[in-house]
Amino acid sequence: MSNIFDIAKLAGVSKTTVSRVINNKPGVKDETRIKVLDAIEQLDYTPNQAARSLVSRKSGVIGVIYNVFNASIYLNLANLLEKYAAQYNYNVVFCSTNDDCDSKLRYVQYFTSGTADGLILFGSDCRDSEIVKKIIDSKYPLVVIENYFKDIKVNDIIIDNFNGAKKAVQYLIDLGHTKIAHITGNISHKVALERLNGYKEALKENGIEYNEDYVIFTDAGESSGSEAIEKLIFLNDPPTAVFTFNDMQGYDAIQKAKEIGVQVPQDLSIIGCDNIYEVLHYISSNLRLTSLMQPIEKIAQSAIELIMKNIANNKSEPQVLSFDTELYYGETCSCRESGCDD
Amino acid sequence: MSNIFDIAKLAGVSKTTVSRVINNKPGVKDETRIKVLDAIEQLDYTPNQAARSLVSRKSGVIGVIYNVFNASIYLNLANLLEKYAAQYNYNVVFCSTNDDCDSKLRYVQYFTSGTADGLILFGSDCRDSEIVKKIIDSKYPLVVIENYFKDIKVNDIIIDNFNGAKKAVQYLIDLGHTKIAHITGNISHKVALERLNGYKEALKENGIEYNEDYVIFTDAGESSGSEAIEKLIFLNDPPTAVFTFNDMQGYDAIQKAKEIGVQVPQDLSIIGCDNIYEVLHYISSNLRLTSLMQPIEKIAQSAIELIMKNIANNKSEPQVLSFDTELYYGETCSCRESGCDD
DNA sequence: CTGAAAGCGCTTACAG
DNA sequence: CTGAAAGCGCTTACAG
Repeated sequence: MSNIFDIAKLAGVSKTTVSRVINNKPGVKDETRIKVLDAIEQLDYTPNQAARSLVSRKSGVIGVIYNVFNASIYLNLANLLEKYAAQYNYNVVFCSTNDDCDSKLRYVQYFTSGTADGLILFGSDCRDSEIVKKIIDSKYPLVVIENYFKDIKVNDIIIDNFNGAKKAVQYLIDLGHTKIAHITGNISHKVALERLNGYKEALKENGIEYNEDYVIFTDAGESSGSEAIEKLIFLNDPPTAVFTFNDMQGYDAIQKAKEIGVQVPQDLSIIGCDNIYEVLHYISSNLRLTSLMQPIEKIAQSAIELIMKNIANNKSEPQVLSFDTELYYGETCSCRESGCDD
Repeated sequence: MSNIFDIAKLAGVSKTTVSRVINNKPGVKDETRIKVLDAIEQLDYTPNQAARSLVSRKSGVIGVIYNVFNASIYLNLANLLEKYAAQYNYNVVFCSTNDDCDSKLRYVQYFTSGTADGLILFGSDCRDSEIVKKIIDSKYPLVVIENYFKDIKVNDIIIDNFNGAKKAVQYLIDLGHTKIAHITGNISHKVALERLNGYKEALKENGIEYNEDYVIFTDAGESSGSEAIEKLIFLNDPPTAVFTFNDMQGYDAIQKAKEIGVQVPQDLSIIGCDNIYEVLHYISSNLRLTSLMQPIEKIAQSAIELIMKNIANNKSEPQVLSFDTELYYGETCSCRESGCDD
């Protein structure tokens, strides 16, 4: 590998001048610039990133830590983060901790010690609070997406699951439904609890009484959707609509309902969460689920904006950005009223 | 951020000694080591990675370039690469080029210029050949997984799709099927062509005549599976078994067949490719597809082994490793012979 | 418009 | 067992 000195020698100039050319700095005669560029081309020279970072104290990189890479809405987010960071001429590199705390610490140290100018954290859980506190104390630029600890002041991007759930249930109510069920996720997790609360709130605002038979608590596990829908369908007074914690449950519910002889959306309306369809494009359902969508584009854009702001000025106050979910209108909801035109 | 000098001062030793402690080198008195470790803890010191890389010419990092992150079998591979690299005390960082050639070049330069000790490339296509040639010329450690250019000598990990397809079709033949169809992928891609050729070879070896009605050429697009299965089912002499290019087509085919009134596996056996089920865990099918699986664990393990070997000795000859696929026995194949016990 | 010098934070011979 | 010195490959004032 050639270095800046080789280029300087070949071009007959000083290292300083080569550096100016590399960094597109003004104040170099065109003729000189061309000589340098020729030399760079000839030796196929790329500046050593470690040396640059060391002296300039900037890496041009944002590090992103995932607990694990899996097929979820946050996978697409990765591509979007790269896209938006590119607009700032920043590279984005990702890592997976394989759900291991020691690995997380390793990667945090790796990124914060000169390799990246800022860090975006995903899927942080309670075990991470020590690590996160340390990063914050060191004034290192940090953005957390959907964090799970409320006691730490940190740049945070959150999704308004409460109002999202409310909106979904309101939509069902507007369609004329009053017997609306909810299949929950693991309510020890914030997300699941907020969706449950949003569901309750929508009922309350519309004067519909909360019916505990209509709320099936699950851990959002593999067959939670089909098991829950079965319970609901065989109630004496079954619901006409169901809001599920996630799309998997929604799709499972459609299939199970069909097997039992209940047609979606004619007999039963279903709304899911996450609008996973386009992420997977492997779903073999002939009905596209109506679903609450995360505003992934906005999240990616604002995460990058926020981290760039903190890189520019690491004394800026922690900010919490909340984003609304939107309803994707699929084919799994139908109207209960006569006057309802769809 | 404190540096090695701060630690030296606080511990009352030289930078050299601090460096020895950081790097777990022998020849430091226990007492001294403890003083240094105390100082490190006290100042919450992490060695600057850029400086270390610069002088040691090692980063302890493997870079991995994806064209794009999406839900495929290669997503799990990412987690596995991290797992196996950790055994060598190496970090792995990933990036997405968003299918953009300029971005790919940017990340290649980023990784090769001191940030990573070796590079693993995915989903390389013909447009990349220039970039790949340059990396090879520079003797930089490189491993390509499933490369698409045959004219370049490079460390390459490939999957034996030809023999895999042969094995899948042989399995159907062993079950007593003779009227076996194939739904292809885009055969301008190597993978699809090899699977088609494997299909043909299995028929040939078993003396079954190739029937062109039984081969439906598709681009593996969204509804290619259901469209193809429809054509096959309505043939005058429809097949009793189908081998599809991928699992999406397989699952689509199951569903479409069911709609038409053809039961899988009783009336029709189906084998897919990639065994995507566990990657997605969102598939709402009550039948688990029998499918050809990529040996992802082995690929990850050998990719890391190969890159580590090249990092240790970058003059080693390029190696091509080919891995066999294995058949996952799902629930979508049935027997045609009377004497066949399943 | 150009260059000599200092220095970023480490590691690595070398000397003791 | 420990430390002083050189140097990795750059950038950044500073001087001209």
